[in-house]
Amino acid sequence: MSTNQIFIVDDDDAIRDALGWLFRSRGHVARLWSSAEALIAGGEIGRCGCLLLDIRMDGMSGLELFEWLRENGHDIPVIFLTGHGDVPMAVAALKKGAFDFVEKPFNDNELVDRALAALDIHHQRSSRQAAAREVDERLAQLTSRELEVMERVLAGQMNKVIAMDLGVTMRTVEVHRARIFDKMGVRSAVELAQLLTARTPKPD
Amino acid sequence: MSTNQIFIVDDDDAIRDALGWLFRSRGHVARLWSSAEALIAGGEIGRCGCLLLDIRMDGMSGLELFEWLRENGHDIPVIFLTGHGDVPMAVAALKKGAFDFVEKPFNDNELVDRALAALDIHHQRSSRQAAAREVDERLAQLTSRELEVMERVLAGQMNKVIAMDLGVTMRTVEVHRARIFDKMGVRSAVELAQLLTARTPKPD
DNA sequence: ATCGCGGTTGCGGATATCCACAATGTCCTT
DNA sequence: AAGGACATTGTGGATATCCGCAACCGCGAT
Repeated sequence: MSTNQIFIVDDDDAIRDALGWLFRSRGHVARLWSSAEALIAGGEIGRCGCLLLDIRMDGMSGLELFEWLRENGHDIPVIFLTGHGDVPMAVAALKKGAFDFVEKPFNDNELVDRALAALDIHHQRSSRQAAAREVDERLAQLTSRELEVMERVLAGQMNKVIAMDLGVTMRTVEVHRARIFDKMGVRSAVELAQLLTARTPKPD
Repeated sequence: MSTNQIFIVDDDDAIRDALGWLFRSRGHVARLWSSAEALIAGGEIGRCGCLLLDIRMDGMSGLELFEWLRENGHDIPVIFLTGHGDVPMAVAALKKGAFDFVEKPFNDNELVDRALAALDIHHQRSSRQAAAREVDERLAQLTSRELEVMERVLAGQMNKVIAMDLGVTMRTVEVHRARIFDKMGVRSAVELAQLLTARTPKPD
């Protein structure tokens, strides 16, 4: 899968090459970028499974790139690399949602392990996101009237009540209901409820 | 609410007192403990809203106490305090689920802010947990047979199918179904689905 | 042995849901 | 004006669900 790719962004040629060699020598696909700007310009972020990101770089910093990614809907796991990091910086990065924070010089095996762990959670996330997108697409196909009906179906209201509520006939509600099930790809109100309740963005 | 209490565990008398004074002077309820063992022995952890925890202590360390808490079902937010922390330690603590990691000496205002943030998320969690517990209690009231039926109801199966599946009459399934709804405090399969789908422990 | 709980079933009726077939009217686009 | 998407309604029948009333059975506890 292309999303197994490990993207590496570091403006230090030596370190970048060392990282590339490290991962490739172990059979992983690594792609190298010498600056945050280059990565963004490349437009291939979507194909990245996890990102090893140097914090201190000329131009856009690693933290700035990280924030840019989050603002643009990429929530791939990011492992920050830093030669001169301190505790507050690490804490801030992790609290903002970074996956990990590693100091240079790093232990090769440990870094690889962490990157693989990042890939793991990336896969978990991406499958859930794919499902969520799928649901959203289906929801988008519903007409406004159908949404009104669906809302009430999910509230557990009977067709009779919904009909009264919307000022239409039961028959009309039945038709909407059938269309909703059809468009949403479910075969019962229970499945619909599960689909939409699970879809809810996780709090915490 | 008693869960607004801030528990402070530090074996350094001076720091502990300073922390207590800091929070109390700002109108918060702070309770002090001089060791991890004392906190556990006190048996009042449940009343704590967030926990400020020194990492380096004689006897049980802060990290050990943290793990003990997690293993014993307390997922209150913990802010680690440390005088000699390093980046890997901070990263490890946060990845294990600590809420924050602060170095001594700390900035008073900042620490208070972070503690209040911790209280915030504690309240969010606790209300969700209360709901989850409530559901679990109701689930526990179901007989094994009712669980079997419920499982199939949630799978969207019709009574007819469930009956065949379990080798019983439709009437029997109807009875179970009614009891399930009654015990779970819902009035339709849709509500049941929402209740149990939402209950699912958050991944990520 | 008597009692309670849980699982089971039957009967019969009131409701509710699902659906095929058919049709009308509105609004908007081509 | 023709075509299409959408909301709406009707008829009528097949299914499915919901429930009160009544009852039987096995098992463990008193």
